[in-house]
Order: sequence, then C-alpha cells, then structure tokens
Amino acid sequence: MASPRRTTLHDVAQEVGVSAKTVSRVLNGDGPTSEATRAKVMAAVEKLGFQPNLMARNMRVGGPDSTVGLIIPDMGNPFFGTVAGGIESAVRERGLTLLMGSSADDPDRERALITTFLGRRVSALMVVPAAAADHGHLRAARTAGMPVVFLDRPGTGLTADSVVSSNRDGTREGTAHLITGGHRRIAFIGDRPATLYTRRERLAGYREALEAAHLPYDRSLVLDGHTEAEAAEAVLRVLHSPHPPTAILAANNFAAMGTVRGMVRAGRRDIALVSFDDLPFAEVLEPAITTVAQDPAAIGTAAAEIALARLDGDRTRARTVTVPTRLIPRGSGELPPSA
Amino acid sequence: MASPRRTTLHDVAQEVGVSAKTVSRVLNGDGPTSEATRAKVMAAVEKLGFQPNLMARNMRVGGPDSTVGLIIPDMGNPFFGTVAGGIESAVRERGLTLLMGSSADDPDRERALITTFLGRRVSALMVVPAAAADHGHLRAARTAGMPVVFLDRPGTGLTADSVVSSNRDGTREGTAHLITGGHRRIAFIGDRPATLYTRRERLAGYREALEAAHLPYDRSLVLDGHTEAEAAEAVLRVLHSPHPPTAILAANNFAAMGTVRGMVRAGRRDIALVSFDDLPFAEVLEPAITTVAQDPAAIGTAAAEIALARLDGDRTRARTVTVPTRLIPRGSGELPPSA
DNA sequence: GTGAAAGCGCTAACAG
DNA sequence: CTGTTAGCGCTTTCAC
Repeated sequence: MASPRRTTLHDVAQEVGVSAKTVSRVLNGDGPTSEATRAKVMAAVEKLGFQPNLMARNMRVGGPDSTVGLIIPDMGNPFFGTVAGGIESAVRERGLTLLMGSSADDPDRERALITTFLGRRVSALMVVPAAAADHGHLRAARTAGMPVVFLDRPGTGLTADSVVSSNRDGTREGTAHLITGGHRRIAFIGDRPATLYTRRERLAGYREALEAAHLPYDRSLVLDGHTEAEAAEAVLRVLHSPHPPTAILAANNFAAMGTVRGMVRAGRRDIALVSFDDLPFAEVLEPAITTVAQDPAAIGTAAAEIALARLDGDRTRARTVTVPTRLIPRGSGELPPSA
Repeated sequence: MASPRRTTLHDVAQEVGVSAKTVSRVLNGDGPTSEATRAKVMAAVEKLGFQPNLMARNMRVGGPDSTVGLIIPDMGNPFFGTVAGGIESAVRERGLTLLMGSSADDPDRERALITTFLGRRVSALMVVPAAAADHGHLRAARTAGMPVVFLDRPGTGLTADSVVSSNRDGTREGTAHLITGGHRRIAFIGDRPATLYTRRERLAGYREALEAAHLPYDRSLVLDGHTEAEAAEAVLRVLHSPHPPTAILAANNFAAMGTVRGMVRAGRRDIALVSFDDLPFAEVLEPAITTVAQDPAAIGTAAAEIALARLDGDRTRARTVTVPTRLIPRGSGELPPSA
C-alpha cells in the first residue's frame, strides 16, 4: 500500500533507451533533438505518466521558485480576493503560481508566513501589511533580488514599492459631493485603530473637502466603527445627538453596512450617505448607495507589473502607484439636507 | 548588481567551523548536539541571516511538498474565499501552505493548474471542479498517495472525497418555509447551465418541497439567471406574466441580488423571497432577506480534515461530507401571498 | 557528539 | 545530434 515511487526523468530515459539529458532536452525544447527520439520520448512520457519535478528543476536552475508569495488579512473579504485574482491573472502568463496565506492582520502570523515564503524562495513577495507589523527584516531578501510590493497600505520599516487606492482624493471627492448637495454637517465613520493608514488618508480627504468649502471640522462627527455592529451603534448615537449630521461619509464597506443598519434602526431614511469602497448591494438598496469605488483588480495587476519589472531588472527607486477611485452617484448621496 | 548568492547551510557551517550536517542537526533538533556548538550555530544563523531552502529539503526528504493545491473558480467570490480561509487555517497547524489558482470555471485552465500543482508535488489537491471538466487524469496521482478532495460539487470521472453543502435539504427547507407562509405559486431561479450540480440539487429540493405539499410543478416558474442582470430580467418578466408567483426561491446569491433588483424595478415589494446562500446585505434590506445560509468555512475545514486524514494513512473508501445549511428567517420569507 | 560520502531529480557545461 | 560529469542545498547512512 506504500505509495509507488513517482516516475522520474531517468525512468523515461531508460524506457526509451537514451540518456536523461536527452529527455530533458526534449521536454524543455532545449538543445537540438532528432524528430525520431523526440517522438519516442513523448510516447514514453505519456505511457509512464511522467510529470517533471518542478522543485528539482528550480533547484538546479538556481533561480527563485516559480511562485509569488501573497499575504492578505482575510481571504473571505472580496476586496482582497479580487486583488489576489488580479495578481494571479497577471503573473500566470509568466508561469508563476500564487502561494497565499492570510495574516488576520496579526503581525506574528504575517511574520511566520513571510519566513515560510522566503524559505520557499518565492520569486516575489506581495503583502498587505498587518497593522502593527514592521518589515525591516525583509531588507536582506530584497537586496538579494526578491521584489517586495506592499498592497493597499505602505509597509513599515522598509522602503519598497507599494500600490494603494487614491484614498484621500476619493473621500475628498465623496465629501465634496455631499457638500455640493447642500450638506454642512457631515459625519465621518471609519475603522479603528485611527492610526491605520487607510483610515488616516480617508479622514484627511474628508477634512480637505471641508476646508475647501470653509466648513468647520467637528470632532464629534468623527465616528469609530471597526465592525458593522459598532458602526451601527455609533451612527445611532450620533443621529440622536443634539446636533446630528445630515449626511454621512462611510470610510469602508463595513462602516457603510453598519451605517445603513443604524439609519434603518433610527428610522432615518433621509440621511445622505456616501460609501468608500463599492458594495455588492449598493445598487439594490433604496435609495441606492452612492459610492467611491476602488478597483481591487487593478491594484493586483499593478502590483504584479511592478514585481515582474523588478524581476526583469528594473532597478529604479521604489515607487508608490496610486490606483484611482471613482465616484458612482446612485441616489443616497443626492438626498438634500433635511434636518 | 547581481543578486548575492543566498547563504547556505555550508556557509553557516564554515562560519562556525563545523560540518554542514551538524548545522542541519541543530536546526532540525535531530541528532544529539552539544550545547556549545548549538549556541555557536544559532549565532551564525542569526548573523548570516540564513534561511533554509525548503525546496532542497523537501527534495532530499523525498516526501511531498509542504503545500496544498487549491483551485477555485473565482477568488473575488467571498464564498470561495471563505472556503479557502477555512482550509488554510486547518492546514496551517500542520505546516502546510496554500498554493492557489483560479480556474474561472474553465476546464482547460483547471487542467493547466492541476498539472502545475502535480509538478510541484503538492501534498494534497482540493478542487472546486469546473463545470465541464473531467478528472480521470488525476487517478494516477491519487493512487500515488496524493489525496484529492472536491469542494462544493463532486468531481467527474474520478471517485474521490468531496465536501458539499446540503443543497437539496436547504432549498427544500427554504421552499417549505414559503409554503408554510401560504404561498402556492413559488418561482425558482438558479444559474446556468441547468446541468450544474448545485443547480440540479437545489432544484430537486425545491421540487421535493412542492411535492410534499401536493403543489404542482410549473416549469414556467423555473427561471435562469447566471448573472445578476439576467436574473433581474427573468424576475421582471415572470412578475409581468399572466400568472405571476407570489414568492421566489433564489438558488444562489447572484440570483438573489438580481431578484431583489427585479422586484424593485417592478415595484413589487410584496413578493416573498428566500435566498440560498447568505448575503452580506441580507439584514440591511427592507424587508431583510430570509436566507438558507451555507457554511463555507466549515466546508473548507471539513475538506482539510479529510485530506489530512488521508495523508495520515486513512485508506477507507471515498466519502462525501455534507455540510448542513441553516434557514435564517428574516422577514422577506414571511410576507403573505398577496396576488 | 560529530564528520564524510552519497544522492534526492534535475540541468549546466562540456565533451564527443 | 547525444552522452557524461558535476553539482544545486539539503539530509540520509554510516563511520569515527
């Protein structure tokens, strides 16, 4: 019942009566091979069901493994999933496969995954950095020629390429949209910790829009909600406060879902809402939700392109690619101020 | 500018002044080692930033690679993403990493990925089989000791373990829920092709519920909608037909979203709805959507457990694990028939 | 306790 | 056009 040994290059060679190297040549279209032997080799390969051992090949060739390491916080999150899909489709043509792990935004797990990936000699490493992680330990690997690209947020402790959404411009535009609609009291609700890169950038865009319109920045209108439930609570509270907002800018989709629930529970369908990050159901709600859509697939392909360019010898200095967001007016952002 | 050679076991050995094998022993806690050399070795490892080459190790040890190959149709789909997350958390403890690819439900791409994964000598292979794919070609690898587990749908052409949702029971229960509410004309909307396993099973459950209640099976109430847009169209049409349904059972979440849109466009908020597969926004809509929730994380962990058991020598015959679904009444399924 | 030699499966470099 | 030798980085086997 012990697993029979997998057939090797040698087995094929023996079957045909040639040397291993000849089989290798045929399979890799390497050196010249006579039509006759090629045919015999192919037949034997078929017959024995030979499948070359990629590990052995990679090792001998000396190059990195034909994988790209990708670390995301959560596989179930469609945003990161779509990013991953974008990466995959971009690296597939180069024969690269995705080695994936989720960090759950935990620096230790992230670190462990990175160690594993480095041990596997991945061709490139792409990381959505965990909130409190440091990445200085990657310096050695990077100078050894392995591209490192940070996704969604810049890394810490290491100057490397990164690909992010236009967070600041996006929320500025979304907020401006509400201001144009006549709103003067606009709440901001984002995730915690408030030091999170995306949160900071998005809040900054919100503030820029207020400033541009000479509206005051009222800290009591800045809400925290890391989960949907928390966001709903926070929205409920602010709507029942003495000076409630007439509009809300939700800085991510959990916050947006929580906001909708909070508004529903408060019985206030008259509050305008713009959500950063598109939602599957945005179009279905009534009113449909105006969103600032990110482009996760584009983030993925952009990251892959950078990594591939680096592998091809691009030695220019680290850059940050910003993938534009797009305002999609759908109704919820067009409600007039009513309070 | 050429990448400096990565430091190897030998480099460490040389630095310390011992043999490579000794370093190996220290690192793997293998044979006996004196406290003194162990300390020196560890220091050198730290100093040189040595990272053992897992490929070389795996090769020598001869066992499979410490990866699990996973093929899903679409990474951006949170259902499959969550399945992947479940697998990952279950295999992580065993030191296994996920090698992932998406087939886009295309048999050729699926085949290519499988070939790559086999070449990499993955420890196990998990596949959400593409619609028209055959998996007979996996027989050799499986008898060579590599576990194969099919997810979400059973594979074709190969008897292997599989993990599926209780599709039939789920839709039966969902349909029965509508019948209990007094509905007698209930439409079914599922994806195409109609031969798809999940579609067939879910339709069967729907029919079982009708039969149990002695309700006629009306083919004109069985709708196709592979995309959200198609589903919306189909729903719109049937609602304007001479004998419209008073309730709809949506067999997946795209269909459900399309159904909601169709109902909104038709101005019919009075149609009852039960959706198979939970939706992020199900709770937020008005009325909130009654769903038959699947448990994708459980599907993932169940699949991982089977694969690990096989790796541990389980030679019992192939089994199919059914992960139960759960009816979550939320409102949309409780609307009384009105037409 | 530690080292030397051999080899996992494959390909680079040179022969012929 | 094809074969031989050597060796990728590691661990096994068997010495010492």
